[in-house]
Amino acid sequence: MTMSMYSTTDKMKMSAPSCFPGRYSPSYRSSEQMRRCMPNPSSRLLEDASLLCNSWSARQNGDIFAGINDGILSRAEALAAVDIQKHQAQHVHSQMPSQIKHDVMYHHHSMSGPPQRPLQMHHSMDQLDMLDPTGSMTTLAPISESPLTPTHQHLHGSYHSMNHMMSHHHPGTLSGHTAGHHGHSAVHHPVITAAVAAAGLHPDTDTDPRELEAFAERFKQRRIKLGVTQADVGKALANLKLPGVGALSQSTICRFESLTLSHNNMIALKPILQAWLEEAEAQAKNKRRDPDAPSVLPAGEKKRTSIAAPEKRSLEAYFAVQPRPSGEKIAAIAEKLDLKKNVVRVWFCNQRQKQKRIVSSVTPSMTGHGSAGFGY
DNA sequence: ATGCATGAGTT
DNA sequence: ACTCATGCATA
Repeated sequence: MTMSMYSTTDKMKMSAPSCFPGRYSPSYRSSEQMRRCMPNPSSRLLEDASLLCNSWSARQNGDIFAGINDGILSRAEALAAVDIQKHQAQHVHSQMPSQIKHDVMYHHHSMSGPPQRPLQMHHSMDQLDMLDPTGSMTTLAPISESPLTPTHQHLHGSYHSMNHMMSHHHPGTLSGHTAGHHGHSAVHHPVITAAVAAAGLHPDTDTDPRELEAFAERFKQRRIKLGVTQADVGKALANLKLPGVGALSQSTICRFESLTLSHNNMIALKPILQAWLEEAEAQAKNKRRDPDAPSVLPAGEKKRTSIAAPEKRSLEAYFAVQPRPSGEKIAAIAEKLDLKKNVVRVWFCNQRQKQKRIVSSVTPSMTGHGSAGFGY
């Protein structure tokens, strides 16, 4: 009980932010990420996506005021709008910070401009408000804890909840830019549409929470099928050589699969992981991988080479004669046994080490130590 | 799988 | 001061 509660709390603190797509904004990752990923398309996607998201939410909330001006409507306004709804009318524009402009502008420039960060708190607030009309604690806590099952929060639950809360409510927003299934004002906005198109985003396909979730699941299954670990994937990403895409940690891959990333983050990573997955499966299919050729498959996993009995016998025979064969000799042996030179070289190294161990154990006095005799 | 930490970029 | 995306270290 206590523990669970605690964990929940912690999670809330920590994960809540990233778990609720609704609120996050497109900010950029930091140092490492910037170096590796920022410069690439993914970052752009992220930006655009986030912008869109934000705008959508804003719109959604501000739908009431759709008549006013979408572009102008910012999350602040949206928030205000919500408030108005709840409370009955108040001043919508009370807060019209520069942010609003920013966001709007961003949308416009999304494709070309640098990443910006819209707003998020507002969104979350809005959502919260919407969810919790009572406005009791509009804080995040309520949402994560009470409404949703704490446990599920950071996992799928959170994602779904997010989706529902944010985009789902307004299908048009995230998923429907291009398609505009739901036909929301935001979606239809020419500006947005243009931005989306320009950015090359696939609103529905790429940003739909449902799609993201489905992809995450598929990704995990296929990844496992390939016999690749989360850590492997992270490392392999660097081999993809996608502009700006570097390696990622096991943590991040894990979070992606478990939907424990912010919506924007999910959107940014999806194309990258999708690219890896496709490449990995292609390579797996061809199954011919030169050790030298950069593979997106940790290659396949790092399989420890096993030397067949016959070859092993030969090696032992050679070893008996010459424990320290020269490079040339090793190459010749490798040639004869049809093994890679490096494999043979390592085998001899290991064999020598093994011998030392044996020797030392037999003659402890020599090494002065009982066990591992690496003394020499 | 996840708590805590870091660091960039914003506001 | 705060948000985010990530990573490290560890349960």
